[in-house]
Amino acid sequence: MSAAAVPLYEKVKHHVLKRIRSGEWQPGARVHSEHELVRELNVSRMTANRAIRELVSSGVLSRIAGSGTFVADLRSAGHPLQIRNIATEIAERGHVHRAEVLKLERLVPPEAVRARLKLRGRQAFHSLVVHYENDVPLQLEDRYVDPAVAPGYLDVDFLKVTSHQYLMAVAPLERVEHVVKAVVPPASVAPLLGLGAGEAALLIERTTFSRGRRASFALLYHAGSRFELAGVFDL
Amino acid sequence: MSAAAVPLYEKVKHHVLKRIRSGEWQPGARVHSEHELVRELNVSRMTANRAIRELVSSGVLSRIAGSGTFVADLRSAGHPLQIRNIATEIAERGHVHRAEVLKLERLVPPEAVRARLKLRGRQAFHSLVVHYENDVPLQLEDRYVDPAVAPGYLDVDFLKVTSHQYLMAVAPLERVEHVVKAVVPPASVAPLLGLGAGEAALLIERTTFSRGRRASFALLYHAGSRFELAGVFDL
DNA sequence: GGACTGAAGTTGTATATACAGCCCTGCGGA
DNA sequence: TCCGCAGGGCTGTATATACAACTTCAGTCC
Repeated sequence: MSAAAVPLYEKVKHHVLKRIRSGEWQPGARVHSEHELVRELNVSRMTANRAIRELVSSGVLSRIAGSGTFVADLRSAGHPLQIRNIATEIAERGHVHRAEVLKLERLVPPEAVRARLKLRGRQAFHSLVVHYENDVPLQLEDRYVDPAVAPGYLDVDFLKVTSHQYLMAVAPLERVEHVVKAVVPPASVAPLLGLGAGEAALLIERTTFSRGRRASFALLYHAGSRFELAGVFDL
Repeated sequence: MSAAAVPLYEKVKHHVLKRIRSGEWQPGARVHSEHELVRELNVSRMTANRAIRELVSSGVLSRIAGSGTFVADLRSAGHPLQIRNIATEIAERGHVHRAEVLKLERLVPPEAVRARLKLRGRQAFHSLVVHYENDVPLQLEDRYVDPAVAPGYLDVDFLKVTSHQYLMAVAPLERVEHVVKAVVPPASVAPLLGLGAGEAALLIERTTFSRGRRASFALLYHAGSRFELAGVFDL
C-alpha cells in the first residue's frame, strides 16, 4: 500500500460513483474512459481498469468494447436477494434447529416431479422432513432425488445431516435454480407447519444440478407468518 | 488475444473449478497458491490473481491474506435471487403493461410506516397504483414517499412514468432493502388483484434510500397464482 | 450520393516487476 | 522448556508496457 489504507482502485470507484449518485452522470450517459481517469486521478490504466471492471460486474456500469463505458439503467437492474441454508439461518439467530423425518422411501414420483427431474429410471427417492426452530415448525422439505446421483440416500441419518449437506458431499453442486411463490398450502402440508386453514405459505422450488444432470427437486414450504427473505442492494 | 477465443484467466478459473466440481478439492481444502498456478499453467501471476479474485467475489473461494486460498463452504453460501422492475419484466415477456392510479394524496401515514421511513415531518405522500399485464392485475403498489426527498411527487403522471422511475430521476438511488413474505392480503387489497377470499399473495416490502435518507417505503402485493421470483446460481 | 478505407479512440487481455503486509514455522537464545 | 524473532510463503496492490479487437467517424474514391 503506497499511501493510505483504502486502495487506489477503491478511490477510483468512489470517484465514479460520486458522480452517478449526485445525478451528474445519468443512466445511459457516457462515463470517462480509462485514459481520462488515468489523467484525472493520476493512476495507472490497470488500476482504472480494475475499478471500472468491478463496477460493471456489480451492475452499476456497462461497457461496449471499442465504444465506451456507460451508466447502467438501474430501472432494469435486478436487486439480489439471498436464499440461505435453513439450519445455518436458525443457528445464526442463536436458536436450536431440529429435524423430524416423516418419510424416507423409494417411489414412482408424480408426473410433475418426473418432468422437473428428467429422470431416466421410473423411480426416485423421496424424503419429507420438517425443520423446527426452537420446536416451532419453520420449513417443510419435500424432496425428490435421482437415485443415479445419490444411491445411498435412503441410508442417511437426516437428524444429523441435512439432505442438502449430504447431496453436496456425494454429488458436487454445479447449479441451483429457484422459484419463489406464495401459495395456500395443500391440506396435507398446512398442519405440519402448524398453519390454520387458509393461512399463506412461502414456497421455494429448488432444483439442483450435479455433473451436468438434475440431482434433486425440492418443495420448501415455509409458514408465511414466521418466515421471510431479506436482501439489500447497495449503490 | 494471443491464441484462443477464451481468455487465459477463464482457463485458470476453469482449471480450479474442475477440481472443485470433481470433488478433488472439498470445501475448506486449500487451493493451489497463485505461484503454483503460475508454474502449472504457465501464466503470469497477475492473470492467476484475476482468476482467483473473480472466483472469490462469486463466492466459490475465500482467501486469507498471508495464509492461503480455500474452497468456500457452499452449504452456507447464499443463492441469489432477482427482484426486477415490474414494467420491464412485463415488457420482456412481450406483454402490455398498464397502470391505474387509485390514490395520490398527502396524509399522515400509519405508525408502522412512519417508523420505517423515519419521517421528520408528520405527513407523507401516498400513492396506490395497480399494474396490469395484458389487463390482468399483477401488482398492487402501495407506496409512501418522504416529501422532503420528492416534493413534486403529487404532480407526476404515473400512467406514463412509474413511481420508481420518477424517484430515480429526482433522488438518485443509493440503497434498496427488500423483505419478501407470503401473506393472505387484507380485504382491501384482494379484489384489486382479482383474488378470491383466502388466496395467497407474495408481498415485497421495499425501502429505498437516497442521499443518506430514507426516501420511500412500498408494499408490493402480487397475486400468488400469477407471480413468482426466479433465480439461478451457477457453480 | 454512396461505398470503401484508414486513423484515432476505446475496451480487453496478458506480462514482468515491485513492494507492503500478514501468517506460519522453525531456529536459537535465555 | 519456553519465548522471541527472523525468514519464507502467501495475498494485496500498483505500475509500465504491449498488442489485439472493435467502434466511430472523417475523408477519399468511384
